[in-house]
Amino acid sequence: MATRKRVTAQDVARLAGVSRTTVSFVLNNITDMRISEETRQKVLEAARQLNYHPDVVARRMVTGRTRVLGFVLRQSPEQAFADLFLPQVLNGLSQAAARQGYQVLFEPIAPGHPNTMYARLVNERHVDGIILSGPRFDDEDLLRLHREGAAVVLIGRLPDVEIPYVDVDNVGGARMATEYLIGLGHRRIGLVTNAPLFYTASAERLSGYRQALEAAGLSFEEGLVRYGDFTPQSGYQAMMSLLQVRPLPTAVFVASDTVALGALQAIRHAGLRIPDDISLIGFDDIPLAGFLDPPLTTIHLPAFNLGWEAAEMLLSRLHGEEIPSPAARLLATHLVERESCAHARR
Amino acid sequence: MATRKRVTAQDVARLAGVSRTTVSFVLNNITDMRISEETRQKVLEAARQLNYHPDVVARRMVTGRTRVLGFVLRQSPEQAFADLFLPQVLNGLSQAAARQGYQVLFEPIAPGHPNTMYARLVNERHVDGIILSGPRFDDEDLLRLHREGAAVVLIGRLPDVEIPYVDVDNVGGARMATEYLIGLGHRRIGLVTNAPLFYTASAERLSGYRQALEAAGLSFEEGLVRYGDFTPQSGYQAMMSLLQVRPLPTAVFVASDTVALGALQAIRHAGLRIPDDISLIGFDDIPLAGFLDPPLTTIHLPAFNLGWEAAEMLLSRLHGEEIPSPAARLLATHLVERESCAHARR
DNA sequence: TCAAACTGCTAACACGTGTTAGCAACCATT
DNA sequence: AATGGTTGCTAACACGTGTTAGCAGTTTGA
Repeated sequence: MATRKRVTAQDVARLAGVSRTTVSFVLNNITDMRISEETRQKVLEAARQLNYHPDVVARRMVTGRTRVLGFVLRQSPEQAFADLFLPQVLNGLSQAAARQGYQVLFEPIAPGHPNTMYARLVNERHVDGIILSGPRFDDEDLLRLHREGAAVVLIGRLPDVEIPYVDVDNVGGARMATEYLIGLGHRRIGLVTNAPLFYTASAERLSGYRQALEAAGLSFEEGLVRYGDFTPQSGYQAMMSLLQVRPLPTAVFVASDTVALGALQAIRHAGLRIPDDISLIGFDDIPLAGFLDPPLTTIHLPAFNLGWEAAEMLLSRLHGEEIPSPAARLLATHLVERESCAHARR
Repeated sequence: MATRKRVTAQDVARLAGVSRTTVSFVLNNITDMRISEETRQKVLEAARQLNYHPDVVARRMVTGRTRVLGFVLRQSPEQAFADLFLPQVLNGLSQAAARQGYQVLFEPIAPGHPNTMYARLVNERHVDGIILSGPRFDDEDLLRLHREGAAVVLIGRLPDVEIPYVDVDNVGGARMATEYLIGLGHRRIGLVTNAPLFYTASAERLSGYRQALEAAGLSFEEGLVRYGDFTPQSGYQAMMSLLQVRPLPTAVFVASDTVALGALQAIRHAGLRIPDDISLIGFDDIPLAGFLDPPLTTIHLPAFNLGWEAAEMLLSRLHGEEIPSPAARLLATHLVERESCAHARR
């Protein structure tokens, strides 16, 4: 572990026979200071020869900015990695960040430590701002952080709070899915949610489902609703329960492809066929959706864009462009028609 | 963007009526310096009152260490996020890091910039060390970095290079899968790789397949091998081609569950049944594997542990514990028996 | 010819912390 | 009473950079 001595700008200056200040000007391309082409080259050559790399820690010290964004996962890692949605968000996030020379610090909540102080990230200056996925409304730290002027952007909505956020149009997507089933002639349409209702995304999808039903003059029935919990297992349970209902629904909207996977299996186990006996529509459009049996009709969510837009919003905030508060961006979804839905039988 | 003035240790010192040094001793619990309980409390109270948080950038400046690990994705983001394998690795990684007070900087390769200098991470002191997934043997930067004494741990093997690495036992896993099929009485066993052979994991899985065949006295046939490319699409193509072979293989080892998904679809489209007409075994045990139709028998890979072990190895290196070079750790796989394989028919 | 402007560079400060060396005041020992 | 040790604290340096103010030497303008 003999940590080799760092090469500093001072070393470069010495070798080039100039002052450290000059080295700084040359390497940062400060054109205001008129540096002769000759010394410029001397400095560049010396830097190359010594394999000099400026110390970003020292630079942060003086500039006051880290050029790092924190990506905080408020939900548990098991949930976060139940499917590819959040990884895709992370991907979009870090690509948008990289494009502007920023890096991403990945900060999942430690399991068993639900109150890990992610606020430290900002307070101790690990990062310039944070993107928080899966906000909870009882999160006092979050509200305080925002009150104190920290740069925060949410992925997912938080009602009655004016923190900027980016989200998918859950209500619209769920309405679209339900309307599609109605358009196929279904009148008895079940719902399996993606998660318990205290997740706002979950409540919103329920709301879109309900809106579509009522707009079509169909009544909303509690008895046709079951609650998933992120996993295929929960989808299996939920669908098994739904299959006890009489008369049987002719179609079911499952508000998560991952949960739908379990639902598919339950339907198979019950000896029913999709879409002949029962139509199924999912939500998310996970990459595998097209390769299920049958290929799953679903609502596509722009996961990559969600991350991208969140990063863009945070960065413009950091660069001082005032965003109208509350700043919000709702990303559109679209229907991907595959083979898991059919016309209702007479 | 009026960045509120930072509260520094100096401010705390002033309020408590002591020197900044004393504040540092109290807050860092330096017991060697004998601080009276009275001043201790004064300092703690002042810090609390001012909501003081030490500046981690300044601390890094003086300690010389960042307590950040870089997670570099050498493969393209599309590949990296083709399934949940790497996200799970990332999860294990950051949990192991968090347990020792380290954070993780996520650094995917920028698309279209294959030579992005991730070496900067170490040279410019963004991180203390890096974990690199998907190493390539033509990676000059990597070799130089290691030669210069940087702390690097690989996920995935690099032949003929003495950089510490953690990897899954691909050969053993593939042998296990193939032996399982042989044990069921299959004698004509096809192979669809997970990726082109210049990926070491791919070549290793092929090698395990071959070993198992030859150990059982079966001949290795080029004609029964097809090449996948991470995606279900490629699996579909590969299997379609394999289904042209006569006599038809009675079982196929697909060295990636994600690729297997496409293979499943191809078999369905050909009107054959699994496992009645043809047995299929996968590799990876993606979380969805048990919910496919039929539930997929596959080789489980310890993705979470892979990340965890890599982090542990890097951290012990950083803490000065000398690791015998080359340090390597090969994680065991195991077979998960589901319903996609059956006895060979007479 | 002399002041003014410009060219090319540098000294010195600031950022906020960890840590070493050392300084008074008090107590215990000879 | 003089010496030596202990207790409780602080002054001062170091980390490596960005940046402002300013200084010689040269050129330009009247």
